[in-house]
Amino acid sequence: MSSNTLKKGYEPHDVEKRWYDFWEQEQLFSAADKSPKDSYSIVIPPPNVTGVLHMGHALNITLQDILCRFRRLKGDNVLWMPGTDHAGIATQNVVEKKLAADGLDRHQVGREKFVAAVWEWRKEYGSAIINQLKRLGASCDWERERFTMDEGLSLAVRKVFIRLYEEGLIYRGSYIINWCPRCNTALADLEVEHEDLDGHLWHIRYPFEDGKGGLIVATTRPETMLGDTAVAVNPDDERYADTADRVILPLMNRTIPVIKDKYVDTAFGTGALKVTPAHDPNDFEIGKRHNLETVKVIGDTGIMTSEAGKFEGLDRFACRDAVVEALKKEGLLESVEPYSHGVGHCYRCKTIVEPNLSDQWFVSVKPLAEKAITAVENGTTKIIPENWKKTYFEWMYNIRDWCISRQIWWGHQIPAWTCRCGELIVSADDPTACPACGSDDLTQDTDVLDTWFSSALWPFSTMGWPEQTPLLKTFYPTSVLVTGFDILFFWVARMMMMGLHFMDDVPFSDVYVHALVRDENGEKMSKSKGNVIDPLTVIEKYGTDAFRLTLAAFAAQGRDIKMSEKRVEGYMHFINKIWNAARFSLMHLDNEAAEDSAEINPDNLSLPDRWIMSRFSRTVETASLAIDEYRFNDAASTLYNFVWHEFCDWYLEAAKPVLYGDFGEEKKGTSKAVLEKVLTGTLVLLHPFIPFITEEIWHKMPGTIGSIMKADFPESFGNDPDVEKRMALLTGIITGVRNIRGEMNISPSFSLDVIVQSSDESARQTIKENEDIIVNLARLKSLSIEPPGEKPKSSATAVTDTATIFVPLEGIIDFAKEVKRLEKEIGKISGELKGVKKKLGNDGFLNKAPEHVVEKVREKESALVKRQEKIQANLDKVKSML
RNA sequence: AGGACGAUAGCUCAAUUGCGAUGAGCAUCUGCCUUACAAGCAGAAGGAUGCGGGUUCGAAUCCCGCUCGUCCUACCA
Repeated sequence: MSSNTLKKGYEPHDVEKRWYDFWEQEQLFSAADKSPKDSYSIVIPPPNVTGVLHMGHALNITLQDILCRFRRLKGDNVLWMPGTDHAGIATQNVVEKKLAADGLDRHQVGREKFVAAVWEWRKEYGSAIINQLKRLGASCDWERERFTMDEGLSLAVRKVFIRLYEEGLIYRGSYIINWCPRCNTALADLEVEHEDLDGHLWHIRYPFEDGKGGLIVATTRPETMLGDTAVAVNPDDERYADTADRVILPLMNRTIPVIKDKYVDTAFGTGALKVTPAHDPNDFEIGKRHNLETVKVIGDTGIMTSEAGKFEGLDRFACRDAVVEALKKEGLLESVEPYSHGVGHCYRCKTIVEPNLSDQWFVSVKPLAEKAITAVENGTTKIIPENWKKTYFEWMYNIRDWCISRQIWWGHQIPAWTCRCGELIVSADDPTACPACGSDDLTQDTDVLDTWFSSALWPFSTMGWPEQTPLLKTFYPTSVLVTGFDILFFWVARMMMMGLHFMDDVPFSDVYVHALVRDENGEKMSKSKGNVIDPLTVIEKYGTDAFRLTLAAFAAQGRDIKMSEKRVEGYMHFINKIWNAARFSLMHLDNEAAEDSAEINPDNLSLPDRWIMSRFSRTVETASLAIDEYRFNDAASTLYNFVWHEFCDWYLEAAKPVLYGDFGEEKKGTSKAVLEKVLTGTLVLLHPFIPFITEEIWHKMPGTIGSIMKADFPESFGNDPDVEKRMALLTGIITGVRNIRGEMNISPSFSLDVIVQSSDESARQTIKENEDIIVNLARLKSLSIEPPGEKPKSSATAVTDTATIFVPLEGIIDFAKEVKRLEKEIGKISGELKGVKKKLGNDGFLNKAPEHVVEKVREKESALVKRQEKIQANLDKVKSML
């Protein structure tokens, strides 16, 4: 590694592994508990232990890593807190499947052994996702890694539960909840995904008590009728003003009341609604208002209960068919129509959920939500981009109580016990005796808490709460939360509520909401669609740096990302370009030179030197600001353009005459110093985006010590508009010649004689001073610089604002072609001129537009006119030679 | 049903706060293995910024309507 020569092409794989290990060994990701530096902190959105890396993680992790590495380079004490989520239902499902392969189910195994099996599973496979995050280069403080079921975090969960219970914000009750018959557990409203399905709307006649006539109700779920305990009509519905008090519930042969409730929509169907309080949330509410019985006909596994009479034991969907058949037979099925409606599915296993009456624990979130709303309203927490604010408020204002109990085994068991006397005990420590009757016959609630309950505490539970740790003092509230919008409600909103309630402060100052990564066609990636692009495959193929840079470049605010490998390939080329630029530079930067030229002597600076320093300075400012404002794509494209189109295309090429030529050691030394300073600065600037290659090159640079992660953030040399203008004169001339060459099909190996005329003396001076650069880059035999005068004969011309370029072409090209080219050029300019003239001919513009704008347009006009005249003159001349 | 976002070069996308449609990658065409790079270099071509109005001296950008997509939220049986 002492040699500073580079291989011909960049080979990412061994480099990535090598430097990642190095960073970990050197503990470069470690945060200090206390430090005089500014604190910067991010908590990772904990991936599920069952997770495998997908595009969403890749984007999420990359953006966080960019921020963390950037802040470290800026000199902050950075904590990036990593960890994983126990993912209750998801993990339980995985382990259950594994048992099923051995022909076992969890009930045969028993709770204790099952939970032990899950822990075993986690020990074996739970670090897979972490290792994948490392492949991405994630600079988390791994020594602090947490798990939502760690002892400390579990204690935090208990503390929170108990306090909320004592404050009356957690309650237990019998309500309609969403039930997944496959997972066998309650789900929160959020955990239900609605999908429109084509179904039917069945119209069923409920006869009056005399067996005749009746009320016709409509339903999409006929099997629920078995549990009907009323038929409701709207009290204002005149059709039913004098209707009978009771009707017969078909198939069950019991009479049920006809009730009046404002909820019923008179416009829907017949205006009569069957009421099933045990299986529909609205019916449940109606039932409460009218003291109706609840009859639960669908059991927890989706099998009809004994309450379903002769339908007992049927699966809910088989029962639906059977009920329809039976109704048909009895002549009570009035009509059927196709009907598309939203049906809820379990977000974990996609099974159709069943609204079911059940005893569950709830958090009363309204009071918590208020503070969370205020904090965003007054900007204590900023949501970026802003449009998500509206979504956040919308949700928060309409928030409903959160069902937090799950009937599974993997998770935080609810710290509540019931005594045989019926007393409910909620306690941090396992109680030994009932405070009411003294009995020790206590049973703990078998339910566990929703996974998101522990995730909600993540920003402070990971830092040691309820202890008042130094870590909390240093890093809470965290600086920013980076996440996808799909978990804005699941997670972000709940962290806000819990953070404000328990820490008395918001959990983060900024929330940066990034896009969702979709496939090339804009569709969500999913296993079932088979359109998943595996990030690890992309990394294997193109390297981590190329992949990261692509993700950053794609991360425009408020837009979804359509992932395409083509783009990654483009950025891989860029990575290679950097590599080669460094390879070239290092050929000229030996250690000696580095020592000699530690200081740049301003007197020896060439124009390209001054120019690249000015451009570099602007890049530092623009890119830094973009990162500060989470405009990752702007930062990426700024760096891309600087490195490729300014540093490589112009600076390195322009530096060649100095580096290869004989202009004296002093000049050469200064140029080398500039090259070295700008290149090292650029590496540092690039490092947050592409950490591996920058570290690799860093170590080859003369005079660098240790990791690039410990480098100083580059300082600006200051912008110099005059230098940029003078450089533009040179590039303009070079491009003009190249243009003529291309258009005229003149071989690059053919050296040209070129005459440049300019009336501006300082411009002539600049050109003269940099003659060798022009000669080199435009491949000239000779260059004459003159004041305007005799137009050289038989020449192609190119015109810039300050100079006219003549390329004598006698015997080289076809003049008819040149006429065509010039005519086209004039056409272009006169088009522009037309626009400008129109503007200047408009009184409104002259009167109302700010003066400097008008002035600018006027300058533009005169420049265009000048150019047009010059080209016209040349055109005439060429024409005369035909 | 309500809401959000999108529609710009053949494709994928950029374009601070309104000021010559400014631009990138890929694809296309032309010429080059020119002493870091053919994963490259130098050129070229390509656009009434979805449609219709409005505000403005001036609109891709601000406002209204429409069409087409995508996605969220939602208890109409």
